[in-house]
Amino acid sequence: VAWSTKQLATLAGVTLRTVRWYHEAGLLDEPERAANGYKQYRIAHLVRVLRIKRLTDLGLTPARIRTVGSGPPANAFELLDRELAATIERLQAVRAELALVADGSASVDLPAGFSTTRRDLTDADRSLILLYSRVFDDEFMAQLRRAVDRERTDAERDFDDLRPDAAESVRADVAARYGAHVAGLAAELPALADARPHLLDASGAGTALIDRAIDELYNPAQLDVLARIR
Amino acid sequence: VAWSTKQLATLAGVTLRTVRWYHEAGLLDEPERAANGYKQYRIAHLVRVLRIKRLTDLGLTPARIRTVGSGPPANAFELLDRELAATIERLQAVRAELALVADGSASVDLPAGFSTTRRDLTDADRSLILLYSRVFDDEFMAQLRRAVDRERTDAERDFDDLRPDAAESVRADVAARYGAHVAGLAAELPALADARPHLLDASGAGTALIDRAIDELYNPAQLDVLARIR
DNA sequence: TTGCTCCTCACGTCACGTGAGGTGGC
DNA sequence: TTGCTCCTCACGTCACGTGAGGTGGC
Repeated sequence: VAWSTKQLATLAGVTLRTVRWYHEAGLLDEPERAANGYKQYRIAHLVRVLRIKRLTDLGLTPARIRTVGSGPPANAFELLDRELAATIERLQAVRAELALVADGSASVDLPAGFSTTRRDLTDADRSLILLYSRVFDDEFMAQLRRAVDRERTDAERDFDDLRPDAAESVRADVAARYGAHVAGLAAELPALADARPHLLDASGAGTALIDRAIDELYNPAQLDVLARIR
Repeated sequence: VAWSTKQLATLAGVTLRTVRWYHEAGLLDEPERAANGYKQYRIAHLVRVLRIKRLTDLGLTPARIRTVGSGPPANAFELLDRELAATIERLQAVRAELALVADGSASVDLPAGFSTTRRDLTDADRSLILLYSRVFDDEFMAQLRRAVDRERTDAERDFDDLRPDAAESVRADVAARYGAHVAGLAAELPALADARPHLLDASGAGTALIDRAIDELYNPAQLDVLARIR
């Protein structure tokens, strides 16, 4: 005339472990025991399990289900609804990002919004841009994005392809042409010319990081070219 | 010239523990150690952490981030996008339910869709309806919903309020009037008259459960009335 | 006796948070 | 010596899943 734990679970459409978890979580009273120690569940327990299940299906945690019993339940549902709305909004933003990634308007190797449709970036460029996003403000990043969004010039290509052991004459040539290219960009995009006002952290850690990154990411010939341009 | 774990974490905008977790999860190579055993992180590690962070912000799990490196990454993002769409849909359905609960068109004590705007239900009624939803199909529940959605009649009220020790004459009177009410409902809502075709499980477990629930939920006088009606 | 069910520990999951306890650097 | 940082265990979180090991019922 009474149900075992397994039977109760089956009737309620949950697992054995779930029923036991409801006991452990203090949501469900333990039933009486038969002489052999077997639990004896009755209608009231089944109804309770079904009610708990209804609430967990709505997304309430056990801790909240306990408070629903005590406090004004409307508040719990209002709070839950606001949280759901926020979660949905966040997931939709992620989906929008994923859509941009799918059609090439964004890349997972780069900060949000950076496109790679116009040019291939070297791994050094990708790394640097990611680091810039931790160091500089949105205005700087917006101007950088515009610079990245252009076709690559021959001067840039030569700089990217520069061999570590490039001869002095080659380095001088690349420095002249790449320097002119950088100067042209700087004239048009002032944040790239003077990045200091765009640092997120005024302590100097940002510039130190970028200097170091450049030092580790570019080869000796490229570093020499950059030094000549400065 | 190299960073400690704490410094790397700060530069990347994550916690110490997160960096260590990336090591444990096999996402991030361990750096070289100084003579004293301190870890020495460099630019490549920072870039790697920032890339991992970008992917986890998009909702990828470490297990998937590992496969993004190997397999075709587009698949991972497509899969993720489908999952996000499904999650959003589920959360929106929950919000719709919550809205119904908020305006009284549904109750958390009852199966989805049951309203309590037209009448107060006794606790026995609420319990029974919840149990019915585990035993009967949607057509039965739809007809039951229509029955519940009506104003309560005097006969129902008298049945609900029947005292356990009600006198014979009172029980006979309630049985006559409540029986007429039930007969009227049955004529209009055929599923309530003959529920057997609407059982989800043909084994007889369903009717046994309901019989037992009625036995535990109603008092002796009410059970006597129900017996007379049958 | 065999096969099935019941019971109670108790570890595993996931992405970390949070000490515990010991050592190095200034 | 003191205060700060670094290191490596290792337990806790949440809602259960999944055995392990022992007993009862037929």
